[in-house]
Amino acid sequence: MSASKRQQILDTALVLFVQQGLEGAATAKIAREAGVATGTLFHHFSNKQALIAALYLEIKQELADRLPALRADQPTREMACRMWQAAMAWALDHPDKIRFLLAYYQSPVLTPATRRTAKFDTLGFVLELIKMGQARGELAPYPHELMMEACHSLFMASAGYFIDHPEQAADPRQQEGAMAIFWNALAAPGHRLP
Amino acid sequence: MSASKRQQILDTALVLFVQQGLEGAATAKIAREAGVATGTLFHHFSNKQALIAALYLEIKQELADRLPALRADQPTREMACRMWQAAMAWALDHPDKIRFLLAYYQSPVLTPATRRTAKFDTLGFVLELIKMGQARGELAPYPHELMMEACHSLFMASAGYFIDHPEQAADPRQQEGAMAIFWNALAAPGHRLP
Amino acid sequence: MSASKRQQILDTALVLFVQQGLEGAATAKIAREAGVATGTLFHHFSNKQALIAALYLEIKQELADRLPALRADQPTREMACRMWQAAMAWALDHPDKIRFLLAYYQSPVLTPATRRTAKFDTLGFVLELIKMGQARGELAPYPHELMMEACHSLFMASAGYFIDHPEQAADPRQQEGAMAIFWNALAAPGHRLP
Amino acid sequence: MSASKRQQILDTALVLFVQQGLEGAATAKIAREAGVATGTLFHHFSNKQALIAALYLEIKQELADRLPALRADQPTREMACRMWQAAMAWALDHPDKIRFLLAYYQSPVLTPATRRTAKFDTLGFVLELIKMGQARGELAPYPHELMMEACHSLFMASAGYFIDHPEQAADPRQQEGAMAIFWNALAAPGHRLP
DNA sequence: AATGAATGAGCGTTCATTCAT
DNA sequence: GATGAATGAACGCTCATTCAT
Repeated sequence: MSASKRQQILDTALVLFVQQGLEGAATAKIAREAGVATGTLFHHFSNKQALIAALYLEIKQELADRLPALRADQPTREMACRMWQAAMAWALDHPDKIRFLLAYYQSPVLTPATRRTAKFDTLGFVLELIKMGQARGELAPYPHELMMEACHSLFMASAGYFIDHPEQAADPRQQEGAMAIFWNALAAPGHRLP
Repeated sequence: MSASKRQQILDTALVLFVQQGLEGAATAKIAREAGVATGTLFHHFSNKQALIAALYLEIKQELADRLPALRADQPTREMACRMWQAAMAWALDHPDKIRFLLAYYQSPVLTPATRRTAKFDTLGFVLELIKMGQARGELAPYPHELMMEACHSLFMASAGYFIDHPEQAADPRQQEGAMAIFWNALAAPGHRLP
Repeated sequence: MSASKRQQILDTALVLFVQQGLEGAATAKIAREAGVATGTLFHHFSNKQALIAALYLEIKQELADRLPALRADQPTREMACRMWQAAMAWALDHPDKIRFLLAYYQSPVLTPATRRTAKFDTLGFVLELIKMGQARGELAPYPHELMMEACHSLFMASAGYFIDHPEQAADPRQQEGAMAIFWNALAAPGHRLP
Repeated sequence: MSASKRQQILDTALVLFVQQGLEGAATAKIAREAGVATGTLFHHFSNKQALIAALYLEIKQELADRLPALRADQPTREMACRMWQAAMAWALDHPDKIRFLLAYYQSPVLTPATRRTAKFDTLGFVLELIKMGQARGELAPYPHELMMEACHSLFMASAGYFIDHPEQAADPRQQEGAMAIFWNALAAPGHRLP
């Protein structure tokens, strides 16, 4: 029951944060909507910031858990594309989680520490993929951080676009287009899509 | 004097919003820091949301004003690159403005109307450029909105990256890398950078 | 009007603090009872502690202002007695103020700085009187701080006793008794009352 | 074990009340610090007020237990002085208990009933001593309550002074001074210290 | 007896906004 | 236009207390 109350709070917070903003969603409102007492929220999260950070990390972790594992025996392009597809499928299944990430990735309420955890602890294998692809000459030789930012921003932008335009999201040619943009942005010459 | 007070308020609001968040920066604090009375802020902006929207549009307009005009007699790649360079130079000169856009582009406090104005009224020529490039076969034939999202997100991500890593921003090869990622993401086969 | 609102708040706070305790008297209750808005209280006092400290110092200052000035040409006993009588007369006129001092003199919410200000800035001349009396051999030669504590505590205890027993307060023999206890506690042998 | 948990709670409560005030010390904090569960505190004390009252009475009783018994065959002065010395020795050994009494003796959270119990049940023999001393003509003939208040307040003030100035507490002349102030305050003429 | 998650009224405080000057 | 004292609803959070285990 207690674990479930914690989860009810996280689920409700996600919806309200996306609908009404971080400050628009009062802790009392979240608790009421989640069917728990105000105090219960603060029993599980020491303050509102901690709730936001926990939600952010939970989402990032959930996404990371859905991605296929790195395999050294496959071409980078194939792995990147399978990852993109898995991530996009998850995104379309969880539009609010994407909206949350989009809206608050840059918010000053998220501490640098939280962002760092998300980037390196839960999504660190993206960095591994980039390094491997560059070592093999399949990815362009730009700095890792720049590559990761491009990767992250293209994915989030595409996911946001598809979520806001569900009719396009169902069109395989658009999905292929988004993935092509992503791959061509990062690929080395000779490895790009036609 | 009155025009200058309005501007003082906008300048101070920018700094405080970036440092402390939209709700962390109270109107009274902004007014005090700007050296005007609380009431004066509400003479110039009918409420806090209006101040935020005005700031957002002012920044977008300022960026648009710094970009070179579209010219039908030049290759798309050349124009896109000059635009990228001009935009990036402005971004590095105005880091707080970029941080503001990054942090609040997706915030629920910005109304869709404000976002639309920014996209089509002040940066509408980006859409023109994309259409022209596609008509000429120099850009890949993906949907306009998707192209614009990719364009916007890559620029903002790169600008954010360079602002957070000033030592990299000074390196011309990194600048070229960021631009190559951007161009290759959108270019048609046969027009990509080597 | 503004000065008067501040004073209304102090006056109401005194009554409520004495009746219901420092924490029993909510700021909202004080404001409502004082006929001002909640925010107004915080416009005049930056927080509840500051209100308490201001009230404490105001009372101490008011008492100090009612006491006769030191005069080097009078015997210590005469001056001490006139001071005692003036202070006691004020105390009986302002029972709530005495109750406030009695109840919160030792409270952890009062900072040492506030206590120090009260002791030395507003009632510093008591120390002068003690030093003078000792120099003349009319007061016992104990450490100043100990003398001041005895003086303070006997006055407060007597005032509290008379306030709680108004019928005794009107009896001049009891008043003389209290003063005799006070004077004999501090006087040097040969200067005591018979 | 149960008796010991009750005592652990009382011991911890004393420290926290003195450090952080009656309301600053939450029951949950007291319980945690005492190494027991929240609920356990409420098994032993029906509510927070009862805990405070129990602590107050326990301290008063402990002090009373340390004082020498009344003896009709000794001069009042000798008995008063031995009592003062025993009480002061206990006070210096238990500074927090004295601080607790000092801080909350007048607090509205203590009910008059609790105060009365402390005064007459546990320290009733002070009243006996005063009556005896007056009957013998060794104490001044002022009302009993006034005498008790003076006695109580001088002791508490002196104890507080010595606790805050440990270096003075070790000086026998200062100790004698404090006791002389006390005795001379109450003694009849002819029985005072030189 | 002992536990600690859960409760929800109530707290101190903030802040966008108004309006008399 | 400019001011800043005043407002009061709303906020994040606390905490004495309960109760199922």
